[in-house]
Amino acid sequence: MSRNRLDNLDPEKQRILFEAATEEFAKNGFDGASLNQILKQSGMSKSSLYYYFDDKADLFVTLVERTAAILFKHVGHFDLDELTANNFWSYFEGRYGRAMAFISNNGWVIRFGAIFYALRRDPKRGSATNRLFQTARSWVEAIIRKGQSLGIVRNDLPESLLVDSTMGLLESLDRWMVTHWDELTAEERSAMPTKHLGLFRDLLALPAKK
Amino acid sequence: MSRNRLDNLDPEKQRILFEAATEEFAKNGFDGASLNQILKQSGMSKSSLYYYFDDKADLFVTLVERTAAILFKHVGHFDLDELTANNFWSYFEGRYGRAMAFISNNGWVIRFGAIFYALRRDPKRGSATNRLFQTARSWVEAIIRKGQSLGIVRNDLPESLLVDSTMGLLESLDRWMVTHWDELTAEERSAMPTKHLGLFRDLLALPAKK
DNA sequence: TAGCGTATGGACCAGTGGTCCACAAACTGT
DNA sequence: ACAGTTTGTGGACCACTGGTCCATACGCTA
Repeated sequence: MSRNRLDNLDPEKQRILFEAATEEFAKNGFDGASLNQILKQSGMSKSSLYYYFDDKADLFVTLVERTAAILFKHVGHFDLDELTANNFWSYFEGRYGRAMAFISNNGWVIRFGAIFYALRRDPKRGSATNRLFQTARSWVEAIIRKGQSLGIVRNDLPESLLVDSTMGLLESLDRWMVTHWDELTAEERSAMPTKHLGLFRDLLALPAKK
Repeated sequence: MSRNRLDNLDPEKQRILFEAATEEFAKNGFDGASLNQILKQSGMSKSSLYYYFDDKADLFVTLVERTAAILFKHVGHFDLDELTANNFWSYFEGRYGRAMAFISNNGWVIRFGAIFYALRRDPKRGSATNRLFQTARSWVEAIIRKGQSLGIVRNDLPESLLVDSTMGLLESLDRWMVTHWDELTAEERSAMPTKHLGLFRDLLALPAKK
């Protein structure tokens, strides 16, 4: 519903609204963000906003989707068919490096990720995040399956646990990176994709025989 | 301030208040929980509550502290001096198993953990969580340092990254466990401490030479 | 009995997300 | 050119939120 309506909204007005909303959400988190403040800042009226969006959560998720689209454009799309046993880890290392470069210049991206996860855990409003979360998760799942079929990802744990742990580690690393970015030297920064991928490898690779 | 006051509050009234608060926070998360609802449920008046607590966050953190104390009683305290290169992993496996048993019977414990982390990330009210978080984090830190000095925990990454990743993994595993508990067979359950500890080991142990 | 800290009820506050309705502007078919 | 419908907007209004304030009551010591 709101999709078609939003497409008809003057792009300039969209820009102004999204800019104000991004700032407010990034600064105050989901619950902390004030719709009234966003409205005041963007000059839009409340009835208009509720004409284009179902509710506050819908506005935020739409924002996240746009952000994700931008990120993907910078990083490049995944193609599972390109993966082989030889390039598996290095393939992601390349993507990881590019994502890292983008994120480091746009700290609010991670902030959005954190808010998104927090919102997701909210029993009442988490449903708004399902659409996007399922796409993200199904990618990780597909990648892990592909890795397993190539014989380089472990197979001894429930798949859902493996996927969840992977996403948990990903979130921690992202957050750590943004928090400590300023303290890092140029060498440390360029070494990070390799090091971080190493951690995923430790977690996902076939367990060593004991 | 509120500490001394709270100690003087009739234990029965405390119990009633904490029970109502626990239920409300567990059901609705931090922002979703309604103080007014807690007050109505517990029969306490607002001015009383604000006499014993600084604010909503203070109430919640106090609740978490009590929960943590109970959990620790069931799990047993850590003693770093007991750790050796030989018992390092199995020591935690034992603790982990006991914590798991307790948590599985008290799902809201994990829920509280999640809320706690979410609250912590809130730029405005995160400060309330500092006291407790610092104690928890310093334990993980001390354990990792001990492991490093025993020569069985990796030393090739920034310590803060190692600690953060460990806590991220811990959170994921906990949440996964609570979510999937019902689907698990008895054997799977009893195998979990070993398997989960294996994941920590993969993450923290010395990286294999390449 | 006076004075004091502890404790509580309840009115009150600005701000919240969300609803509702009247109305305007733009498009439609006749 | 007119009537009718759809798309869009301003603003009053709602129940509820976390938090403040003050009058008052109880138990204590002097």
